[in-house]
Amino acid sequence: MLGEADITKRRKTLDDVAKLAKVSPITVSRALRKPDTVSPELRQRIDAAVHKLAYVPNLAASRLASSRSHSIGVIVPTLYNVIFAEYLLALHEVFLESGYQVIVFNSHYSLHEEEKAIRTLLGQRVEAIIIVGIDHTPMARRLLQKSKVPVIETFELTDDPININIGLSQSQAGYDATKFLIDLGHRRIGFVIGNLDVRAAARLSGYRRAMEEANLSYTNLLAHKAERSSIALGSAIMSDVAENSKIPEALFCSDDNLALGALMKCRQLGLHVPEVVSILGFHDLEFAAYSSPSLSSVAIHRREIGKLAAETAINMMAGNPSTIKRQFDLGYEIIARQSTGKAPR
Amino acid sequence: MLGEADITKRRKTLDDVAKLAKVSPITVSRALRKPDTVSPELRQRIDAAVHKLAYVPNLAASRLASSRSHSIGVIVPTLYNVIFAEYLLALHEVFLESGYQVIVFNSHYSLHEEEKAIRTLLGQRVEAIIIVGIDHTPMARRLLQKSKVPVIETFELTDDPININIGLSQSQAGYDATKFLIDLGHRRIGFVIGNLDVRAAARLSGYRRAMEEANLSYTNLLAHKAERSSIALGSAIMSDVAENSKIPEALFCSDDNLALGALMKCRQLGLHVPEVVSILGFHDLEFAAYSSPSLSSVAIHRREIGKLAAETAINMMAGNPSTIKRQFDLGYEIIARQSTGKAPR
DNA sequence: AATAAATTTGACAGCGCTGTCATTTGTGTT
DNA sequence: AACACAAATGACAGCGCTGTCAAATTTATT
Repeated sequence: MLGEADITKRRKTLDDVAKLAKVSPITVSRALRKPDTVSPELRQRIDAAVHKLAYVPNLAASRLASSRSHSIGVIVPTLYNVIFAEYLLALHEVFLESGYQVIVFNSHYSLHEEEKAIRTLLGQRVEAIIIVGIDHTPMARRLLQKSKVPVIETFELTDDPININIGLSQSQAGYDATKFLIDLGHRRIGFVIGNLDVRAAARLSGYRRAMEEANLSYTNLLAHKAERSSIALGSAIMSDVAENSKIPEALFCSDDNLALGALMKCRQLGLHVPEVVSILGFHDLEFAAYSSPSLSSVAIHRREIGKLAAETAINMMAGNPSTIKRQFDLGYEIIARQSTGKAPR
Repeated sequence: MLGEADITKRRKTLDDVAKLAKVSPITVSRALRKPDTVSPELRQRIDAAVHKLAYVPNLAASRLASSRSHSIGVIVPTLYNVIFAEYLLALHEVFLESGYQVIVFNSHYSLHEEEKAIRTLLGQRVEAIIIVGIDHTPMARRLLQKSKVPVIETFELTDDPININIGLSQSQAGYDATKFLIDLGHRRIGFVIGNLDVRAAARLSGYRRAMEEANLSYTNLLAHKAERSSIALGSAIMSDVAENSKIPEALFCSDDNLALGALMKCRQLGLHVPEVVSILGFHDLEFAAYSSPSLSSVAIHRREIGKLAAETAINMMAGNPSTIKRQFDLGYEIIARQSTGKAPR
């Protein structure tokens, strides 16, 4: 429908620039991508034309022709959790510096949505995929394996990574955190958990193992409410706990938001922390050090995970993108602050 | 270099699927995009072939051929600030439901990076651009205007929007917040600010206006440290304030992180809040209601901004994408909690 | 001055898909 | 049985760019 006449309406193309600058299209292409292979004179003419037309290259065409997308796919379960925002930031920093564009998807903790995101990313021909977690649908796993792009699974550890695996053992962290409370002399240790995040579930399994090993029962000590974890939710769960059961001596909360909520509710109820109840969080968010009492927590190295993931991806893309399998365990750290204390004896 | 022989190595294409399913490529294309225009029998054969080959369409080719990208560009200054994470979440929800893919860039508060992001997004032929702020480089503005895609500027208000403008008057909010403290009887009201965010600067200008109108001097009452705003920074700034000057009666902090840090430092220093110092934050982050004392703050409707921006964009893409200019003022709300109180008289 | 070598520019084809239109097949009507 | 009409399928060209190689130009070498 469009004739030559409506150049004014059409999106500008390389050819338009070439005509205006009186050079061939391919020269324009080169001037834009490898400026020093074009003589200064032409380059200047081309720059002027580009500027005059406000020309922006069509990336779809460029990608199709070069079969290089210069982009990286990242999938996180949510953007709401600061943990992932910080991790993303670290990824972004490394990739942007290296000239890669980052495409972020969030799966809302759904494997089905994750698979959809993987399809879209592979369809974009991203040059690497960095994904939170080690659980995927069988099809998603197959797609990733077939894709031949480096795949980096983060935040958890697995014996059978698709490619590269960078993270920590969530279950071991849960175990050690519980052990930390047991070693303080506590016996009735509760576990507080919000919605069904697989990593929180792994921490719960570690908690169970530690309790069993110490011959402690945890029946009636699991406080769960299937909502997005938040300060408000922690507060609400603590209300229920205080109402319905004998107050536990210690609470291990599956993340810091829940922990802070529980902490505040305890204050409100006159349950002194840590004298009456010890509270331990997870993730070591910034506010943990600043609440009062300050919140003990388990620090995980999300920025380091992001940075290492990005660097590893870049290495693999540059060097040998073979099917290396490798695991990096970045560990965790229990930070004891004021909210946890020895059991009264 | 690749002959027909290495179909096993090449990325699978529509043609591969077509051959395997013994249909024409175009039928495969249709089966994938408009399944109900293809007979059940063929559809099934095609689905089987797609599955067997783990075929993923090349989006670059699709976009080039159809000149539709089904994607939306979003630019935020940072992912670190929860405000923008929540806003993004709201955008994502609306767009994904409508079948659009969201491409997020962060500008790190740099107009230059913003221009670069705009170029890349336009190069991707996104069908709308949603961008935080109203300040852009002249070239960025020109690119956006020439692009013919709906542009939505958010979080601030301007008399001269490129297209659509959804937000609140940051300066008026700063003015009203300051007025709120003045009306409580405070005279020495300090302003605490971190790095050079334009929106925080606008709030500062509102503060200045309110102070001047009330004939209050604010010399030596500006506490500033050019670092990323955080709880730790608020705490550090409060330390300086307490050390170097007569303690103000009230502090208006340019965001809640600074406010919480200041609040905690006051506790530590034995400066009772609000009896000695009133503290007012901005943004009303979740923890504000849960700190102790709870933090007074100015709530802004970031989720609503995101939702409305997405819906408006979708409307414009569907209907008349003409150069409508329109502004939506979503306002703000001062939430008085425990951290602000009347001046002793 | 004649040749080789390096630099700069251009012609051509094709990346993998989809819009458009033509053709084939199936259904209903008289 | 003959026709019109709708539904399903296919052929063709082209989206806008870049890889590859060839041609034209400049510079260095003998």
